[in-house]
Amino acid sequence: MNQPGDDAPRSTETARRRILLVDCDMFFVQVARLEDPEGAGRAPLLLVGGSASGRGVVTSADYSVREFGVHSGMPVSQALRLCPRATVVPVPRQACVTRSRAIRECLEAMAPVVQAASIDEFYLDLTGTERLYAGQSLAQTAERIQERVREATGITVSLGGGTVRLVAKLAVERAKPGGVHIVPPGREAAFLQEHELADLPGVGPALLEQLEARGLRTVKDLIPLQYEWLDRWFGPNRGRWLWERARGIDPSPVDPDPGRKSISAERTFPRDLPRDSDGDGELDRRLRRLALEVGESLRAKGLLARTVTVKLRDADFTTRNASSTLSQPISSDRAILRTAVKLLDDLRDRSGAPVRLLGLGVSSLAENEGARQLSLLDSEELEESDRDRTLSRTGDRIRKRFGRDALLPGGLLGRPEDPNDGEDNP
DNA sequence: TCTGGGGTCCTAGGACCC
DNA sequence: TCTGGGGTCCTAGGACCC
Repeated sequence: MNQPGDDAPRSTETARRRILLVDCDMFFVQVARLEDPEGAGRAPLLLVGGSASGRGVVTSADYSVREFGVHSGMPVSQALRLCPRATVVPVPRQACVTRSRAIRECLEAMAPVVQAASIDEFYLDLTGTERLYAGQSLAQTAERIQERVREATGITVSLGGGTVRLVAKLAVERAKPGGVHIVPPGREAAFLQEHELADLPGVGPALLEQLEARGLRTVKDLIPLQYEWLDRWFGPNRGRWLWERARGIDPSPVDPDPGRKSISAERTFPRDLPRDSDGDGELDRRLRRLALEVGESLRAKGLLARTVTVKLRDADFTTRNASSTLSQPISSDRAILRTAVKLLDDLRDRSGAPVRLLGLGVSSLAENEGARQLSLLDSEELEESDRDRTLSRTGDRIRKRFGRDALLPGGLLGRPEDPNDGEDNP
């Protein structure tokens, strides 16, 4: 008996959907070449990655470089040992954002529902467009979209398709590079059973180890198991998730606007900061810069945040977070920084090791409704004042007009009487 | 020349309230 | 005076993805 009980997942009869996943082939490499046709464009062994710290990893590598064993996430230093003749260029971040937007706009002209799953992946829900694409199979529609994206943006994409997102995601791996792969309705379960569990998105090294400890390596291995066993071994949520995925069940909709949950910025230093007063002063300056970045991004999106998180990574790579949730939402640099300084102090107290990375994030986001609700608290208890907000908005405008460095963190953020860019000042 | 930076989601435990 | 759940919010940490 392999039927789930009352609490178990059901393979509900859903309307037959037509989902495509548009995945840009080695997106960062393509963009780097388009942006610099004479340089990166002519380098056969191109590797995109690294960082200002000189401690970067590979973001994307040309297929010719991958043949040397290079893959994304690998330290650039290691990649260059494997492939010494590779040309390394930094990620053209702004160009990638611009191209990604152009691709999205192109797709939105062809599909009613488009979700950007990442900078280089887009889910399309074409359900209900049968009449629009009259007489075309999903594969033919996919090819048309592929052609259109290339014409409009210069970017080569691969497409996977099926009745659910999970199937489209697995199918696009078969389509790469530059192809189309559609799994027809009714073939989902059989298609899934051609895969290993490690192929499923969401199954990483940790879960894989647990699965293998139970003798489970392929999707096929999972099918004969009763739901109750998965529940017992992996817990109800993960058990249900595995049970469904193995059968190609994926109820998640293509959501054109999932809404942002957090905004963050972090930096790895070229050299670990020692924990003397010098290093700590530098840490404070870095925190100010991060507060500016995060604050500016928050305000540009018209959002407010209630939770502030500071992240510290020691030289030995151990990473600790501290977060604090305020009673009222904030958006000013000063309020963000004030909270972050306290959190950083907490984290600093807990370790004397040199610091490798500092990060700052905000979450518990809400739309800024414009007119702020008048608080019943007196101004002493407000998390930020109207003046704080005005100062931040002014700073945004000045930086927009005169450039990023027009207002260094010591300016509006620093205390006026502080001549020294806030050395060790709270 | 070990290990970036931007995210999302889940879990577990404690506080607190009803 | 003693005692029990359920729900929600918060914090810390970890897994995972591109």
